[in-house]
Amino acid sequence: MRQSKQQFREYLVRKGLKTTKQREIILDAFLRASTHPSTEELFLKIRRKHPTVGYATVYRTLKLFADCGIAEERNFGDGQTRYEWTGDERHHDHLICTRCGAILEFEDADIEKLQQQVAFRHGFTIASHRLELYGTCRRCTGKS
Amino acid sequence: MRQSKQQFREYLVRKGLKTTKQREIILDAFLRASTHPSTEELFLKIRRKHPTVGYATVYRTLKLFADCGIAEERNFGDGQTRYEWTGDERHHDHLICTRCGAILEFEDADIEKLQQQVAFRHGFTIASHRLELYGTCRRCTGKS
DNA sequence: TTTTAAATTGAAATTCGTTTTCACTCAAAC
DNA sequence: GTTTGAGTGAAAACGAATTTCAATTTAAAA
Repeated sequence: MRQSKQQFREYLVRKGLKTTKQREIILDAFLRASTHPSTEELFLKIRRKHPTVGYATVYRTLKLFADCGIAEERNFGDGQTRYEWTGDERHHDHLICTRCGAILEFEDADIEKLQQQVAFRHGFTIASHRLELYGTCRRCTGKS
Repeated sequence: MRQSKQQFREYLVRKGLKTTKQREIILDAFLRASTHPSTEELFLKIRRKHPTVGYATVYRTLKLFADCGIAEERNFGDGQTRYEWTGDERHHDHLICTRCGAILEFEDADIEKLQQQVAFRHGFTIASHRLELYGTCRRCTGKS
């Protein structure tokens, strides 16, 4: 987290951009968010404490986070772009509940091993991958 | 292809829906498309021969294709929903070469099994998944 | 510290793909 | 043929993403 803040600061300097109160507020809120917030979710969360920060600023700042590498844009098919903090360097995949929108992270070494094998069989060298499992979570499965 | 047409016909009957000229035109065009067309692309393509078919009808009909299982909605991050013919084959995943753009399809039962196990451990019921491996293909790995 | 140029901001407007509405048409069951 | 309800196209509505613009703020220069 401290690392990400530093990285963002350096990016701003490198690009000749400015440090502003809003950017600090948004960065703090983003790093504090445990989930994968969409622009709107983060905006609403921030608004509680800082009612003057506008949606457009949150939107633009999240783009900056993605540009400088401390966040990644993700699209889980609910029609909203979500931002995931990359600082936590360990790769993980996602379980997404299509009923309630819950997102769980997981990692599975065996699956990764099999992916390597598949790639090897096809002569590929894997640089990265994306695995998303869509379905219903425990709570939603119970309901009709 | 003949299979898909049959499948769509049966779906219409089962749901009490009707066979119309437009639906036949759109299905033909979709099956003839080699790419993964977006609604708009398919609409434009169809319009050349059949200027009276409306965008909304193409849109609705593609949804029907997805519902009945002969197509799948896909989102490759270009802001447009694309429809992929599922053919008569089973689900497959993708190996994508980030150097030359080549796309290989593969399926791996073991990986799918492990996915089920992961989901089970988290109380999830999987409806679908998406797995994409990004890297360099055999040919590109050789080059500098 | 004051000045100044350029970046930043919030609110509103705009864009763009998706989805729905509605009056009219058509398929197919009778 | 008549009837009934699904289907259609055009246009409107929708929602998230993006841009515009006048006013504000930053930070470097004076």
